Amino acid sequence: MSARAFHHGNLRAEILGHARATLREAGEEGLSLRQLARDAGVSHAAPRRHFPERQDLLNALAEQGFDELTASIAEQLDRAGGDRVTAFRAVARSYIDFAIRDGALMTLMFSAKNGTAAVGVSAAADRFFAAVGTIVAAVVPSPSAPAPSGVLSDALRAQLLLASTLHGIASLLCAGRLDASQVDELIDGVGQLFGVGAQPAVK
Amino acid sequence: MSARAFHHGNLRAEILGHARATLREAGEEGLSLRQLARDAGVSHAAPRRHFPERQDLLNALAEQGFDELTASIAEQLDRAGGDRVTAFRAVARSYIDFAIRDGALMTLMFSAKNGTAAVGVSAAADRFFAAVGTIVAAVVPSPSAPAPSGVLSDALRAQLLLASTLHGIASLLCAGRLDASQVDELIDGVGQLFGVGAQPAVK
DNA sequence: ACCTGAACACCGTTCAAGT
DNA sequence: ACCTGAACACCGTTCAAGT
Repeated sequence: MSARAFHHGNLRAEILGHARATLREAGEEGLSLRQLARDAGVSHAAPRRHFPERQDLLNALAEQGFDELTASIAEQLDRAGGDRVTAFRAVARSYIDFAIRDGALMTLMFSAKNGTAAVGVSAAADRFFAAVGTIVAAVVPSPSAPAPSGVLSDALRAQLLLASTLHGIASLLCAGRLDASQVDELIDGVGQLFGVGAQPAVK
Repeated sequence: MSARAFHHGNLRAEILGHARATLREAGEEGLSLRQLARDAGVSHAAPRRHFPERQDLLNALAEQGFDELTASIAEQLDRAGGDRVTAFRAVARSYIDFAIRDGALMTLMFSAKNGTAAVGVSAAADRFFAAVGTIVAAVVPSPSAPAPSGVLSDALRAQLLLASTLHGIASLLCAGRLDASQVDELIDGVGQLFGVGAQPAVK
């Protein structure tokens, strides 16, 4: 096969792979379609078949990130085998480790341009939040206090609050306003708040 | 005075003002030093005196944002006049309204490049988190459960958790994953979690 | 001290043309 | 279908020169 045909069929995957690495090393503003084309050994216009605009590349990265994160937290729930505290801790750890490992990707995933994400990203985000909802339902006991007269059910409120808290910890970690050494204790604190506290007997 | 002298002394402020507006309308990637120079009627190299690099402009915006947010939440605490529930709600509202109004600026404020912010931004962020600490101490009762053997004090843990939760709500709002109509109920939910719950008599 | 104008290297995007 | 090469408009950054 000719050198030119090498990328037939997998140029998209190769570009995405390089982009993911660049994102880790240089952040979003370090991503350049032209540079990625050079890395892949094709002309600067070749990626256009797969990513007509730069934003399309960012969307593909975000979508991939959501799917990875969704699979990761679902796997942690499965592995915990029914123990609520263990499951909660493992899921929370998984979420926050993702933010530590791929902070720039996380930022990309949650940076809706003009408040509206592309359809693919939005669908992947929906799958992610559905998974979070399932996990919260499986892990968190029904709230002790009844919900006020609002529009949200107790369950939905607990889901949104827990998701917000974990996401806040992840965001502040990415921003350098929290230290990784504080994470375990914060996760335990979140567990206590939501009634998934560590058993005193463990200590 | 000549047309050329018009900007003497306030070009920096004028650029910052335009930049703030552009940030609202077009996000960070809509900011261009050259465009801001055109808006101000100066040559493209003139802003360089005040912002040698583009990042210096972003830093100035972030610093200004932190100071505004700090002043805003401190003012809400003062106004509440000692009522914990009222104070908590007003502060939380103020924080989250800031995120709704200036989402792109909020993102900028919490986007540490390579994990380390510039000194000015870092100092402004420190002032902000100090204010948050003061407010949490004034508003949240001491935690009912004693802290485990970790390195964080009860008070610091409560402060970090509350800050994380509010920040998470703000972030998810910016990302379009929460709706503004859900905010009041979420704030009440946070209040209940942290023992600053609404009085049942109110309802 | 503050601003200008030209210059350089890089980028996203478009498009006619190749195979 | 997929890729190339030239082209256009825009950018950040630098620098010698003006007042």
